[in-house]
Amino acid sequence: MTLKTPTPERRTSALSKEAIIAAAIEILDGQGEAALTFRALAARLATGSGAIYWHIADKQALLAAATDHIIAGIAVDEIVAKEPRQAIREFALGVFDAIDTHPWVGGQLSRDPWQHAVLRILEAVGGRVQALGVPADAQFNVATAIMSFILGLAGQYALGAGMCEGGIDRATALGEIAARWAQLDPANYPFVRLIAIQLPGHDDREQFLAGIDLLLAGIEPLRDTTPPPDD
Amino acid sequence: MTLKTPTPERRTSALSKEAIIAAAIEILDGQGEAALTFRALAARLATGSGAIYWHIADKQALLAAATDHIIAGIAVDEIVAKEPRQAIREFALGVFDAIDTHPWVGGQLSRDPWQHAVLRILEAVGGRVQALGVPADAQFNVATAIMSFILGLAGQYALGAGMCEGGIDRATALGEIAARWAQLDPANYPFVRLIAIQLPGHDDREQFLAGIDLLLAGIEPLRDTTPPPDD
DNA sequence: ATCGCTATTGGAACATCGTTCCAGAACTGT
DNA sequence: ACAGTTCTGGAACGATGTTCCAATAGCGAT
Repeated sequence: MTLKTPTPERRTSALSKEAIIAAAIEILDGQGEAALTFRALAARLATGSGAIYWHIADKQALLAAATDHIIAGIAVDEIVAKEPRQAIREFALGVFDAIDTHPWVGGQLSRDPWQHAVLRILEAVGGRVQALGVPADAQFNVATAIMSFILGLAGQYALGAGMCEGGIDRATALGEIAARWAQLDPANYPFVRLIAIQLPGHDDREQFLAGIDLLLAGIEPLRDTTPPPDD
Repeated sequence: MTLKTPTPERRTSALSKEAIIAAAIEILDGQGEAALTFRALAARLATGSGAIYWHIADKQALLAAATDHIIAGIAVDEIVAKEPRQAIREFALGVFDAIDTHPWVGGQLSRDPWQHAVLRILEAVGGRVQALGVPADAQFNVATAIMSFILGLAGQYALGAGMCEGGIDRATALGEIAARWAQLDPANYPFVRLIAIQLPGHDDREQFLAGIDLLLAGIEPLRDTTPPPDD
């Protein structure tokens, strides 16, 4: 916006929005969400907090930009050509794996619903929903439902993963939760006690995919199977 | 836990966990999530921060307790007797309405996945899933999928509602977002641009229920319609 | 080459937050 | 009446996001 001079860059070894975001991602991945501080970021970049604020509005914008960078890295191009249902599955798993690798992404996605990364997800899902032959007046509800599920379970999983950042592995953490659930009042929480048994052994990825398949199965009755005019 | 003395209460006009939570809910509802501060809370209760910490561990526990108080208020008893699908719909709408009245609940629900309020939701949903005749080995995935959708869309809606706390009504806010979406690159965001048109006029409650119905429709093929032994 | 001018930097300073600490008040049992 | 525990109120601490501002680096014009 302020760049109307014909000089694309004035420095080679200095600060830039990209460098800041890259450093932020390194901190987020390496030391967790709580460790991302403007002071820690400034120290890693060997500069001051003020210099960072020249390139990025505030912390929310920094997290949104970092999240968008991760989500944008999910390969969409190789997916578009495939059968829509399989494309949705693969894209959803791409989001899941991205959150598995970068747990902070899950929290951020469910924290700011109108950031750019969410639009990418909505577009990817919505395009496949269209291709599935869902009528126009149902596309909005169907696409946002799938997106909400992705963001919901992703957020859950991310926070679960964040819980065992301190060296505790996931199985142990889930075991502790299952033990706590098993001590609930049987009269009020029969179901939770029941699935507490399955909790430690379950596969998150499979659970995630099962939810997607549930939604895809729900779409079936809505589909207009008339083939599109030219394809 | 520390109450082993036979005195149920020592004061009548003073601090208690319930009073603190009630005051916290008043602040959260009246001035938004950001306004809930231990200082503001102490001022409203005419005491100091230390006195609050005697009754409540930390801010996370305070928010979890406030959230649990709201979720526990959703009438489950009148629902249990109904047809399972309708019961799930009504309970989900109960959660939606609770978040509509108390937007901060949505954010809190998707922030701490193992707080007690989440267990209440999981139990309510899971029990109905069982009653629907979903096989035991699928109950876990189905119940958590429905819960994730509820938490996902609830969080989205809550943050959307939080955006227009400053007197802006929801329709205006959605209109602004739609306008921003309409300016996206048509080549990369055809679907988002398409639904941007529907965004300002859509009904959140209907959108929410449509997602639930999608999941319920997806359950149908899984159901074992053999009636339970005695019912 | 030198001179402004703007873009950019680095770090001090500020307001605010969650939390801890502790001296004392209020209450209880003996 | 006394001792001991429970509870209160507010000062104090460390950390954070953000703002502010003097100092600097690079660029076009002279």
